[in-house]
Amino acid sequence: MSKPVRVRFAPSPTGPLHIGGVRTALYNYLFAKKQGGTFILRIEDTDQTRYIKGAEEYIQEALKWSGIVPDEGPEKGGDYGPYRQSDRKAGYGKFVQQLIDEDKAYYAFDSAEELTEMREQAKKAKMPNWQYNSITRNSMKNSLTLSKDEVQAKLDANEPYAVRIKIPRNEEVRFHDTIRGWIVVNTSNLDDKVIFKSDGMPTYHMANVIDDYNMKISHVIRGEEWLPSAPLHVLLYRFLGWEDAMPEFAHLPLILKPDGNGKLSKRDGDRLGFPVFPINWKNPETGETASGYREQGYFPEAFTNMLAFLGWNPGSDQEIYPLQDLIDAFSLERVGKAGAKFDAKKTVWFNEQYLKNTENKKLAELLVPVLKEQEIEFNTAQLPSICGLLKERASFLTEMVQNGLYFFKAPNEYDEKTINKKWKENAPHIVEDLKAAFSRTDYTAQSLKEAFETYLAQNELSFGKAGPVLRVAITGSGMGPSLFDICAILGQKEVESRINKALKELP
RNA sequence: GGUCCGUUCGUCUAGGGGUUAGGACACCACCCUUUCACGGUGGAGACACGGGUUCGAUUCCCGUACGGACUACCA
Repeated sequence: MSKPVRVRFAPSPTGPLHIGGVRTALYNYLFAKKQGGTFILRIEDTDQTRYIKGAEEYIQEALKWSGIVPDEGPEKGGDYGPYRQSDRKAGYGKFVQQLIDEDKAYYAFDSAEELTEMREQAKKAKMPNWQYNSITRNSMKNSLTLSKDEVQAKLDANEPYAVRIKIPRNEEVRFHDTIRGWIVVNTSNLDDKVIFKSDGMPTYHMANVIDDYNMKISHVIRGEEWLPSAPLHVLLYRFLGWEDAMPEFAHLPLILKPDGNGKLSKRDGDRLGFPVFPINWKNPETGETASGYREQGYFPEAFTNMLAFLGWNPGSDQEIYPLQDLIDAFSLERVGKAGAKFDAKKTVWFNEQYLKNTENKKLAELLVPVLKEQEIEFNTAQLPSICGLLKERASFLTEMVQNGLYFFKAPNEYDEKTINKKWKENAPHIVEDLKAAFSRTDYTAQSLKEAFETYLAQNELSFGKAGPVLRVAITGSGMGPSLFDICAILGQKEVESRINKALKELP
């Protein structure tokens, strides 16, 4: 029997989460829920210099909006806390010491300046990739080259130091990746990475391994950018004596920019005409706001549906998968290997699908705050049927309001194109006649339609002669839903008043 | 440069040793409709290249090309 599924999403609070990060969180969440496991949020704030105020709150809110709710995390708590690495600071030292004592890591006293100097020298000597490794460490300032007394003296004098892992010379590191299969790397290509910084905090690599072990993480599902450092992490598990408890790895393909090349980044902001963030992010330094999917009017489930399909698919022809359906269908085996270019148009399409599939009553509820915000007066009872007509021709809730403003107030302008083309000298008569004909009906869509058709027949007019004219008089627009539905909703009084107004304003 | 990962229509992808290589978005045409959408029907559009293995490779193997990630006391 395998161990219980426990996965974590481990962002660093250095800014807003972008959609790639959200997708990683989503896959972790879907996997956990599908397996009946636990989804954990852990904040990786080992780099205090990069800490951005508000970033952690942003992450929590973004996940909440997306419906990706952690079972354990800094907000929720849990049995394996704390869930912020800065709060776990005290726990890392002993493992670092253990590695040093077992000759698997060593003190390094080289300053940042010395290292930079070293790299520049190497570059000049046409060695573009200088590494602190099994060869170069012999000529550096560390506990391998210094005598025991010298090291102790430096330590006693509180000289700053980092701790580096002592990568073995020529060994093969093998590990299995759920998405990519077996991966083999020779340790000669690895460098002696710093695992403990001079500021007293572990680096990501060390903290990540220790925390995953202590939190009993069963699967590490993260972006492909971590693949190159995975062998280091495997080595760390081995050195710490935890290889048996090592999680299974799954490295996700990247989300790529739609234009050109490379992975989508936070810096792409709104540059490409679509948001890269789940919710608005106000940069505390510049005061600028980068837009988010929530504020653009996306349904959270359209957003997660779209995201899930960027790199994964259920193997069926169905594409609309609300969150619970995603959970039911999800498996890591069906995640692809190749990076996926982001497609903003398809994203809009997903939202349209959810808009059309949402019940009119529900849509009406969602529309109320939008209308209130725009100070548009409305009749609550009419809202559901208005939504029913408008949702077929909009991508977003807000767009419904824009397109259907005439449901809420009489037009002040009349579409010029339609006027020029259709509003001929007999137009006022037609409209006047129709007003009268309509007034003899009960103002249901059906009876209005019948009255309209009877009028056409009696006067030998085509639909195209009368329809657009009446439409533009009542709505100001040349297009939209069925005219009879519109008139039925507006009611006799309003329709007549609008016709009167149009007759006054139009030639 | 080095290491690692990848490559099916423009995009997201299904598939897999023998298929008319399937679907979706976008695009085009037609139908429906007073109009705009929705919807429907149809169209154009892909296995990067070269070697193997095989009766047969888009599918398996090896190269090449191209793309990407990583290459910090950042995560």
